[in-house]
Amino acid sequence: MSVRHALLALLSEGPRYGMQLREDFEAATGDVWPLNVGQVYTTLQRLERDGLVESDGGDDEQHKSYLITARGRAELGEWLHMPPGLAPPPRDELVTKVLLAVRVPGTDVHEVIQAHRRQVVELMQEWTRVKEEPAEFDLPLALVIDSELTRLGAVARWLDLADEHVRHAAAEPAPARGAKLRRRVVVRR
Amino acid sequence: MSVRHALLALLSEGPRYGMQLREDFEAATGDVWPLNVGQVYTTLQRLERDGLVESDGGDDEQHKSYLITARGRAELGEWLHMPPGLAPPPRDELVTKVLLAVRVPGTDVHEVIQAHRRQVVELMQEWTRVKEEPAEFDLPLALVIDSELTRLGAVARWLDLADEHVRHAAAEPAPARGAKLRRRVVVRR
DNA sequence: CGACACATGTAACACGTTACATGATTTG
DNA sequence: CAAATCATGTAACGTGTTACATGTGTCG
Repeated sequence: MSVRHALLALLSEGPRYGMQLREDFEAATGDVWPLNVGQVYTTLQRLERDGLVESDGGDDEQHKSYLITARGRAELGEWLHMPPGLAPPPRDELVTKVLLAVRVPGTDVHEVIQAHRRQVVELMQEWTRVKEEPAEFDLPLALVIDSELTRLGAVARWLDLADEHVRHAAAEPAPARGAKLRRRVVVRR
Repeated sequence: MSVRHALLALLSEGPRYGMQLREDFEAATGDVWPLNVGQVYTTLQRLERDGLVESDGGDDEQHKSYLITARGRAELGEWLHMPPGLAPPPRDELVTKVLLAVRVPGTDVHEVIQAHRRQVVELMQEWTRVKEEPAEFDLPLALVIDSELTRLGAVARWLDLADEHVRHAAAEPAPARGAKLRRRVVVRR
């Protein structure tokens, strides 16, 4: 729901049309996240259907502009201030991969982990290089770069933890699978 | 593509049927990530269509079992060892929110950031509590918890950086919007 | 018997992606 | 004029979600 609300946010500044919204979105996110124009149009249709946005027909006009409605502003405020109640947490592809790699016969989990770690380190170096390029201060770009760097740093740290855990579990005898009671782990369900 | 490959991984241990795969998946991920059964069946259909999996008709059998094929094993190996070439990086909802909040008239970005930070800290406390519950060692659960804790820690750190950046940018005069040349930022395109 | 869990599906929908189709306008 | 860009869309597909439909078996 990222794009949907982002478009609402841009429309809260004033009326825009499709291509403008795409460009504004990309500029607002440091030109790091491209946005497909097609998605802008389909998202606008859904927003209009849901009454969060209105279009000035735009028939004889040159551009078809969209305006945010009162309900649109309400929904936008909700989104901005309400943290998403994440329960369950989103599935993480890398975590899934390591967890499942353990169960695939003949897999060197350590090598899987290290291959991914190498790529993470490489990406961090590239973002660091971009960050250190001399340039006037660009808030969106700075925030996106820091976001990637902190995120990738956490991934690298987790890969190290996972490596240790897997090593440790390899030493342990596998616990009896059938006997174990499994209860759903719930955090903020 | 997380679920698709996870099912392949489970089938690499031996034949399974739908409900079994759902339970195995949940157990393999520490019972933290529920998996809808319906998705198992539709994913199995697609896997069969793509020749990565075969079903023993299961007409007069009680269960319809699926077997991994040679091509399935090949694809699984690919997935396990090849880091995804992330260019561009995935859009992050929280980053989008903060970046767009800056442009919504009458928004207290600091308050938006702090509201989200509070929730992150709360979640970290809950996961820490789960982590410290006395229990026999459970590799999947330990890895998922550590993943959430490192991820949320990074989010909290980024929110602090964002708060500073926004404060700093508020002092600066907004740079001339029109004059700026924007070039796509590319990392490992 | 009736309620419940097992087991296999289907349908409808949301969001995202890529590719294609169509015109208008700008620019070399 | 020809090519590129602007501008608005549509179509097809993949993944994921929730809800519903249908049978079978078990257990109080």
